[in-house]
Amino acid sequence: MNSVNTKICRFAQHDVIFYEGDMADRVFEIVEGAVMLYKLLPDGRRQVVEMLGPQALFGIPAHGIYDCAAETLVPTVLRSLRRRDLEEQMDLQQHITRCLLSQMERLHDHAVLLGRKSATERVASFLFRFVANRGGVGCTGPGKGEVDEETVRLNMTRQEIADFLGLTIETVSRVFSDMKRRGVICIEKTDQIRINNVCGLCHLTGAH
Amino acid sequence: MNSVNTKICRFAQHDVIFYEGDMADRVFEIVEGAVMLYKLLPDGRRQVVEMLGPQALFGIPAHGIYDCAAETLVPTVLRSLRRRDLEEQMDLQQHITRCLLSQMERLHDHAVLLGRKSATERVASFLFRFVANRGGVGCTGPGKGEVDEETVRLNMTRQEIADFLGLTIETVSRVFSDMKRRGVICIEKTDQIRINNVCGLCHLTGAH
DNA sequence: CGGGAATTTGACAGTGGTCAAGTGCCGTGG
DNA sequence: CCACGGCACTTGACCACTGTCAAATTCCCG
Repeated sequence: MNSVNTKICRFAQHDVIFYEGDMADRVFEIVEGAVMLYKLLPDGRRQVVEMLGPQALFGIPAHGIYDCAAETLVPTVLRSLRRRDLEEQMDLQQHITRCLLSQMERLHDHAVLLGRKSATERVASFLFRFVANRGGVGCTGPGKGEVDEETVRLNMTRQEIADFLGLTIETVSRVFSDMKRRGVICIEKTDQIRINNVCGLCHLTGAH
Repeated sequence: MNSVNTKICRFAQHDVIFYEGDMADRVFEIVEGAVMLYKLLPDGRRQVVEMLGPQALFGIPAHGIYDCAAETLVPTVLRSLRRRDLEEQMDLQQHITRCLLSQMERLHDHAVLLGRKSATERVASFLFRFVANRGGVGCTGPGKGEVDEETVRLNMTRQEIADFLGLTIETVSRVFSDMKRRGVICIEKTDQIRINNVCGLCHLTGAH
């Protein structure tokens, strides 16, 4: 997405980019940073439906109105484009399709998490997302004798994590404490966690 | 999707179209019928992640392998196309994008349902999907004095409903019984339900 | 009408939610 | 440099909702 009429915008942490229901005249690509998309129920319950990183596209609505709110998790740089322009850029269509398809697969996994996983499995799956290299096929485990640890930076409050995982803040906190007690993780700072045993964590996700 | 190399296939009810993990060489469009996409956890838990009707596209994977299994809910007619051909049909790209975007919005709603709604709200939301005309903006209610009822055909077993809503079969059954007791619905046949008060049902969805 | 599967119902248990109190972290200001 | 205040997070006690397991019932179809 690097053509006419693109505009670069910078956002601070926790800035709102748009609200659900806003007229969707612009679409966005993440250049750097992270964004969450969420929906609210009238009584205030919130569900974070997607978390997006660099290269992701968002704000392309099916019907002219944003179906989610978008908010940054960290200071973020976005490239934005008028929606009309996007539609006319035929050469972009295939790129858009590809982005949407990966996001769709993530949404499917997230549905499994929300519909069928326990609190521990949800938190484990969540932490596991941050271990980049292991995302792929076949958690083969570490090379033998290798220390299988990793420190990750969440960049999300407990409330945001809870709203993403379909839990409450207290449950998220309790699961973290449990995992700490069992030696799976160390909480170095509230928002920075060392996974002592990635392979062990993987088994807690329910996917293996 | 009406070009070279398309192939029409007919499937009976509950036929499997493909399994998760199969090589994704063909993509599908629903001509007539209904299809569910689901994923399984290794211990057998299942989550239905999408239910699709006519015109929907599915089986377009981000990475060459189907990320979900696909199974018909009713006898279904599909049009299929080699994946390579689809990619080359530039004139289709915009259509694909549009389909994916609507599906994405549905997935967002489904995430809210799975992450934040109670059993009753889930079942109510589920039934509400079948009331076609009311899907849109502003459940304005029936014209005054009008009988506000509707009979819907589910075409899904209780197990399929449960796996779609992230519940157990027993909970789904109990919620149906509750609603019957409270006069919101009548269960004419296990799979055919009369909604006595659409507006009332709508209030049970949690979205109002 | 009969048989088997799907659904419903009941009793009970457990996970996660709620509400309230306690602790810790971090920035501000003295 | 340290004391203070506020906010985020953690912990505890209790409860409700939904899951589990088992039994009864109904539905569907031959």
